[in-house]
Amino acid sequence: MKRYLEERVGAALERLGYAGMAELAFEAPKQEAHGDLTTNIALLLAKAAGKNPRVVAKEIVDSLDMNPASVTKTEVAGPGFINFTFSPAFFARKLEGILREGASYGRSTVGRGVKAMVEYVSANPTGPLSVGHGRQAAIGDTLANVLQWTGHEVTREYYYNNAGRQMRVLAQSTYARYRQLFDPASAFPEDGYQGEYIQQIALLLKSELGDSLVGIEEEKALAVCKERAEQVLFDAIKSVLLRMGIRHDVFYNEDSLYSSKKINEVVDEFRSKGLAYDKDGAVWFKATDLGLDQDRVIIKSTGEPTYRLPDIAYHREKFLRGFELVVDVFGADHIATIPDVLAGIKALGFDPDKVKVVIHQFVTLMRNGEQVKMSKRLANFVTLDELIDEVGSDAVRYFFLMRSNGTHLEFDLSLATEHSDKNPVYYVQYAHARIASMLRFAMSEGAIDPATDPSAVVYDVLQSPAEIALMKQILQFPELVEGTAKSLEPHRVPTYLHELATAFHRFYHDHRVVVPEKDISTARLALCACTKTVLANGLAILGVSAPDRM
RNA sequence: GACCCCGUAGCUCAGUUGGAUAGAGCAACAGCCUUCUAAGCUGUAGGUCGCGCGUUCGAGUCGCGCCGGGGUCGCCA
Repeated sequence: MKRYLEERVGAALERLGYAGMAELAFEAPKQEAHGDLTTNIALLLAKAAGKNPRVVAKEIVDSLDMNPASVTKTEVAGPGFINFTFSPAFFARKLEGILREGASYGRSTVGRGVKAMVEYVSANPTGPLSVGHGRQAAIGDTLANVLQWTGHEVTREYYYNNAGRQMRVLAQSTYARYRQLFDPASAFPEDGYQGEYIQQIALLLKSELGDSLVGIEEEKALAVCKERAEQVLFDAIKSVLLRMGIRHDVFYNEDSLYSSKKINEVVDEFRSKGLAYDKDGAVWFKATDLGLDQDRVIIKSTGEPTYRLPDIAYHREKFLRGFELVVDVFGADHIATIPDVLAGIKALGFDPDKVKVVIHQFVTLMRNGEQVKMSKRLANFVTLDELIDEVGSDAVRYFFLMRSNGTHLEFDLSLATEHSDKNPVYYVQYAHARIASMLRFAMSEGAIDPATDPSAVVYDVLQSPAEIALMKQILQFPELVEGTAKSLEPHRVPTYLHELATAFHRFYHDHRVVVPEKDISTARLALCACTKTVLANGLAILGVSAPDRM
C-alpha cells in the first residue's frame, strides 16, 4: 500500500522538480474521513518552494497518475495534507497472498543474515525467580521471537555467576538452616537469605546426607551446600522458564571469563590504551576519558574484580562471537551499569550502538486493592512459579507484555485470578477460538474452504465498512512486526491484537459468514481464515497459545 | 545533591517517532441472543495530556525550568 504510493508520488515529485527536497512519508490518519494513507510532503516542501502548502499539494495531486481501480480518491485537505483512499478491492485482493502464506504471514527478511543475541533473565541461582524476572523473561523471549520473524539469526542467552559473594551468602544461609535442623539454637547469618526455600534445601541435604555435614570443616560443608543449592535452584529456574515456554540457547557462566583469561585481556588492553591506572591499591577504568562523569574501579584492592569488569569482558565476547545486534534486557535496578559497559566496549574498539539495552520498570503486585510489598531477603515475596499457578502462563505472558517497557506494571492478582471476561488475553484468544469454531461449522455445512484454491475466491464482494476495517487491520500486521523488531517494544503486539480482535468481533456481529450465496460465503470465510492466521501469528510472537475452543 | 524512568478519563494504560476533532479496557448508566461461541456487540457519560515558558505552519510528542511519584548513584551484582 505504502510502496504503491511512494512510487506514484515520488514520480510526481520528480516531474515537479521537488525530488529530494524533503522526506516523503505516509502514515495512516487517525480519522477515517481522512482516507487510508496521508502524506505531509506538501507542508514540508512549502517553505523551500516559497509557496502556500495547499498550492504545492494541488500541484502534486494534479501531476499524479493513479489507477482509479486501486485509489478511489485523492484529495488535498486541511493545511495541505494529501489524503488517499483505496478501493475495497485493493485490500480484498491482498487476502489471497495471506491465505497462501499462512503461518509465515508477517515474516520478513529485513534482518536476514544478521546475527542477533538477546540476553534476558540472567538471574544468579540464589533463589526462585521473582515476578520481576517474569516480566523480563516475557519481554526478552518475545523480542527474540520478533527478531526471528524479521529474519535475524537469534541466540537466546542467560548470563549468570555462580562464584560470587551472592553464592557465598547462599551457601552460608543453607548451611545455617541445615545446622538448625540439628540444633535449633544455632545462628543464622545477619545478611542471609530468609526465604523458606532455603530450609527446604536444608531438609533435602539432611535427607541425602544425614548429619554428615555437622562436624566437618566449615569450608567443605559450605562447598557441598553451595553446589547442591545451586543445582536445586537452577533446576527450579529452568523449570519455571519452561512453564512460560522459554528455553535459552546458551547459559553463559561469568566464571569462564576468568578461567579463559578474558578478564585479563580486557585489563591489559585498557592499560595499553592508557585507560586504566592504579590508585589506592585498586585498578581504575578511566571512564572520564570516554565522557562519563567519574572513573570506576574495575579491580578492588583485594585483587577481586568488580562486577563491571566481567560485564565489559562479557560484552566484548558478544562482539568477538560475531553478534551484530546485541539486545540486553535489564530491570531498572541495573540501569547504572550500562554507561560503564558501553564506554568499555567503545574503548575496546567496538560499536556501542550495536548494543540495544531494553530497560523495563518494576512490577507491582496488587491483591485486593492493596500493594504486595516484595523483598527477596524477607520471606514475603510472590514467586513467578506461584504467579503462574494462580493465573496461568498465557495470562502471565500477556499481562507482562501489555505495558510499554518504561512503564511500571501493575499486576492485579485479584483481577487476573478471576478468570473472568475482564482478562484481556481472553478477548484475543476468544476471537481466535470463535473463528475456529465457525470454520468447523462452515465445513460441516459443506462450505468451500477458501484455502484449497485461494485464486478462485471472489474477494471483491467484501465491501462493507466492517469488512474493510477488518481487512485494513490484517494488512497492517507485517508492518507491526517490523516496527516491533525495530523499536524493541513488545507491547505493540498486544495493543495491535486487541484492535484486530475488536475489528473481527464487530465484523462477526454485523455479518453472517455461512450464507447461501457461495461467493459471499467463501470470501467471508477467506477473511475469517486470514484473521485467524494473524491472531495465531501474533499470539505466537507473544508466546501465548491460540486455542481452537474456549 | 547528580543522573534515569514516569505523570494522558474515576482506575489501569495506548498514542504509529512533530500532524487534522487525544483513544482503548475496566468501573458507571442504557440497550442487543428462536439463527455460525453473549468470554461478544451498540450507545451515553467521563479530559486544563502535572504546571509554565520556548522552538514552528502545527506540540500529548521536541528544548529549558519548576511540581509530584518511582529508581540508581559502592573497592555490592
